[in-house]
Amino acid sequence: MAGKIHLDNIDQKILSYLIKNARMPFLEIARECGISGAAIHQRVKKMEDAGIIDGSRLIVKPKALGYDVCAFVGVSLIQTSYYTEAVEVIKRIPEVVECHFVTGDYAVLLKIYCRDNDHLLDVLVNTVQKIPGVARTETLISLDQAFERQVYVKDKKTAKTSKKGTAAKEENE
Amino acid sequence: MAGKIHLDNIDQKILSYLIKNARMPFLEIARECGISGAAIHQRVKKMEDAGIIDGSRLIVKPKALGYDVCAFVGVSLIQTSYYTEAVEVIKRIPEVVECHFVTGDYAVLLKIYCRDNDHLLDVLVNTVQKIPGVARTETLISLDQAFERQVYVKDKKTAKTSKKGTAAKEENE
DNA sequence: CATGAAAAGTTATTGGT
DNA sequence: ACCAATAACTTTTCATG
Repeated sequence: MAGKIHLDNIDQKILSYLIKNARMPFLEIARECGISGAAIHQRVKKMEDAGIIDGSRLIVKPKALGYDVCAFVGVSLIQTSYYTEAVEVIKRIPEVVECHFVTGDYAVLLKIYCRDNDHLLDVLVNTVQKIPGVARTETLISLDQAFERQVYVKDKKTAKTSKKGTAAKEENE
Repeated sequence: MAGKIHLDNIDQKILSYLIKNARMPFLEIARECGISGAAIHQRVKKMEDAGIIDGSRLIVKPKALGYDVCAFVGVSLIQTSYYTEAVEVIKRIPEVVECHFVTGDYAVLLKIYCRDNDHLLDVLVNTVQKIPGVARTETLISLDQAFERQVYVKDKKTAKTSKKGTAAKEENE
């Protein structure tokens, strides 16, 4: 929604902070950027309205909730045309945290969290494989998730912490 | 880090709200749960200390930042033993947002965001395939990411919004 | 786009049950 | 584990440059 909006260095800096900590106070960001809190507020609102920012999430460690198994599941469909319908069903499977339509051997790639292998088996056999249009599945179990992060935003060090009115003068559109 | 902590219904309810909106005020959560803001604060802190909560993130739409291509890349290693070393290199590739050690044909599965196909090709050929230990790669391009979300937390409707001191009485450990 | 100032709201802390 | 009270801080809005 909403077309391209140009993000200047301050916008990028704001994002780079909030991507790491969504609860970082705007005033603290303001101090880092050398502009007022109200300006941060306006910029964040603008980025939300433009659809650049799509909310925020607390990150919970799946293992702490008892989800010890993470797997990627490639799902082949009888026909590609089943995709839209299948997605609606997949959305209702709580164990699935991600769903993609991909090129290659499968049509759909899922990321799934389960309590254990039995639970995974149950989800695969009794839920995924019963979705209309699903031909077969192939499962890759993640033995180690080395990291997970947001897309890269330039974290320019240009606008230094400055008491008054320095910085904030890079390339305002 | 820290062992198993039992999460009661209120803890789960707190998580279920913050997973959807990391900036939801604790006081608002408190009103929803029928307990005080201080109690929410204490519970969240406890869950942070226990390692259940692993920070928070602003969600930015990759397309809005000019990342139009999302791909999963299966990476085969000459020997599994290269994994640890490879991860250290992979971590420094900004386009990679996720990295897993997986069972099956590949050893490593990456999720990558790029500006366009040229950019993806560049990352694959000039970066990923030059990592020590990497034998070959197989790329699945995501043509549509239907959804992405956090792991499922029970969102019990038990503790209703109540002015005073109802609720908050489920199964406190 | 920016700002400062004011009002309203929130967070973090403390002391008590 | 909880609460109420408090002090410090933050968010949000608005008139203004």
